[in-house]
Amino acid sequence: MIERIPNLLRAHGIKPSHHRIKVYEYLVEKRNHPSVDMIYQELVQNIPTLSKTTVYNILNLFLEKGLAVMITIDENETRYDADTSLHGHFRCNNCQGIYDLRLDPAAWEWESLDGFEINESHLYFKGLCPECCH
Amino acid sequence: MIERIPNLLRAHGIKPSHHRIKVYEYLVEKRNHPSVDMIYQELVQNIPTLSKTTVYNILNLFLEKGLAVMITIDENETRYDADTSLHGHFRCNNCQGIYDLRLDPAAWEWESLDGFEINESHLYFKGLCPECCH
DNA sequence: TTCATTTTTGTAATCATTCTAAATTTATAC
DNA sequence: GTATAAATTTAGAATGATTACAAAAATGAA
Repeated sequence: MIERIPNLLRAHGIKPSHHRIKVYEYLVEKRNHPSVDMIYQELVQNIPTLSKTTVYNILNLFLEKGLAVMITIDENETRYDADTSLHGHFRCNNCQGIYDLRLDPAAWEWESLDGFEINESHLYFKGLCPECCH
Repeated sequence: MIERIPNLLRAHGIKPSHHRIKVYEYLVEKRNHPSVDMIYQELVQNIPTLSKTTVYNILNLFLEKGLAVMITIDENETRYDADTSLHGHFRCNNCQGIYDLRLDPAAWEWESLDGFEINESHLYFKGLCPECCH
């Protein structure tokens, strides 16, 4: 699993440095739609010299190379997701958790988009998750 | 039209001050999903003493009272929309224009959301608009 | 090793948004 | 109408996420 990450990065035109591998590893293992700070706080424990700028640089590189997508469901901080497949998100306003929503691909086909060339699709819901509905 | 805005504000529990009326008027007349700065730059021409903080205050009040919704389709700035009905948005990465997408209400019914209580729904697409596809 | 390139780092700069307290305006009571 | 209280607006400072930048460190090739 982990030994495949360097090849995956290379396949996307990214030289697999130690930091880049660790950031990608975080994304795929946690699957928690983290902010830059969440990634930084975790990785800095094992890489004491890590700079937050590096995390920004790496994530921007991932976005550019199509290895991750940006999620703007939180108004303050950008979140990131290594799952680049077409899916939606739900954020609970109580526990702040972010859930993946697997939706029928047919649901993403909108007739009113004729003539538009779509590069990104974002579907977000906010409210209360089942646990927080009590 | 315009003389109805005070009543609409009152109906949402908002005292219709001059500034609030002007901000709401901007939203419904332009329908351009503006940022705070866009609203400010326009209104300050007729209200020279206008403060940008006031525009922020008024928009946050509108959000709270359900008179407008927040659109996070732009990564840098929050956009606002006085159309609070269920609809999607498209942002052209070339001309930066934001389009409304009227979608079949049935398309918003997602079976995988059982148990979730939805308060907000956001659907965004990014890419090239028909004009910018050449 | 040496040199060139890439990656990482720390700090400063930027910029949207919020905080705060004072000033102004509006509404109310007398 | 004046005085007082409450609501609104204002200006400037503070916050906080993100980017810019230039130096330092690491990597790779000859």
